[in-house]
Amino acid sequence: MHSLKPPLAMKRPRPPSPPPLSPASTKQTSPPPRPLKSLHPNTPPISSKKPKSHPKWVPLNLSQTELSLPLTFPTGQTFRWKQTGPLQYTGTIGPHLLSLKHLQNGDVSYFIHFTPSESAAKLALLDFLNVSISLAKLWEVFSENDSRFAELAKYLKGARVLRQDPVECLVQFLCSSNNNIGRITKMVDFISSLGTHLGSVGGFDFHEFPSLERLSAVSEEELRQAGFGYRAKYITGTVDVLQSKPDGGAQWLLSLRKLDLQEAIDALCSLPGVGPKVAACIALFSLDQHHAIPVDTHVWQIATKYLLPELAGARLTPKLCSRVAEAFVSKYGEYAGWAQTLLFIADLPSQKALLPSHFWDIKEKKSAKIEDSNSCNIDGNYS
DNA sequence: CGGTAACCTGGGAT
DNA sequence: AATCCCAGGTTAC
Repeated sequence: MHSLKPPLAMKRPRPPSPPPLSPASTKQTSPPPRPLKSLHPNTPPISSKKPKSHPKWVPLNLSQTELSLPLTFPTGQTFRWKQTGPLQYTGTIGPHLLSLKHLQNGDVSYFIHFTPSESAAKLALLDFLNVSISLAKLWEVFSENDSRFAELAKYLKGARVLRQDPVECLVQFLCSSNNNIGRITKMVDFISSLGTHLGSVGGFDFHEFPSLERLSAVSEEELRQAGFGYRAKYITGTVDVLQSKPDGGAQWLLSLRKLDLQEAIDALCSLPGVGPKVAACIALFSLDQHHAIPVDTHVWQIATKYLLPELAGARLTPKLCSRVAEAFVSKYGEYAGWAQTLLFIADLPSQKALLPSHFWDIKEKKSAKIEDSNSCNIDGNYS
């Protein structure tokens, strides 16, 4: 159960750089069940030293105030980038494999591990990072309208919204429903392994995200065996719908960038497994819908605490879901999604260390364990 | 149309 | 050790 080769026959062109493990040897007669567990490669820390040309770290004109890698990459927008160093993250953008890291002064540099075109890689990177949008300017406005935001912003500078590929973003968030980060990551890794191998960095293998055509060759059963649970049919169902679009699913998704938010959300919700929350994630993280608000359990907590206290204790229904989104937009404006991103991050346990203790959200699991009966309030907090 | 109960799975709490 | 609960929801009654 420790074989790691991609589970399905590789019909795609051979990888541009030799994969670290040679799948050729393993005789494949039957499709062996491949549980998600232990997808972690046991590859050595570094491999493949083939110098493509003269790769080197190249500075981006981006300060930490505009882009903090630790606050942007491992905080739930994407599950495809891996930490490969102290302040370094590695991932793919289209057919490009690259790393980003902070320099001593906080500025960001990038390193191209593999690309068909250096200039295209640079352009793709700038696009992916949404560099045309000034985070500092946005946050200035948010801070004027919200003193709590202003406080949090001091400690969490550079939490930026990425501009991801819609197909990639969609599939990732299809995996996210009612799920936890660890398992989502494993599922995304599984899907990713179906794409063309682009290289290996820091012990991680990186693949171009598989095309819809490639994905359409995967059956629901295979995904279930891989541990996707009921989300297996979401993937196959959505891929099928996308494949049926006249101009192709990828193009159809891209066309949603030109629509109004509600139209884009409605279109996305027509896909199986895509509800309001997942649709908002896709809209915000890949479709230029900067005021989309993914209302998940975290955001619901935040909203009922600081934005709509009158709703505290209520259950999260689609109706209230849109009510929360409206509240965010009316408070933060057309880039409300970018504000929500910071508030969401501030609520993550993993970022607690960056904040003064008075920001720590005293989360008392509803366990509460009231010694006796009587006072049994729903949400555990009493004000 | 608004409210509820299943839905896969694995890790942590009870 | 056996259950219960929950995790960045969606779908079907």
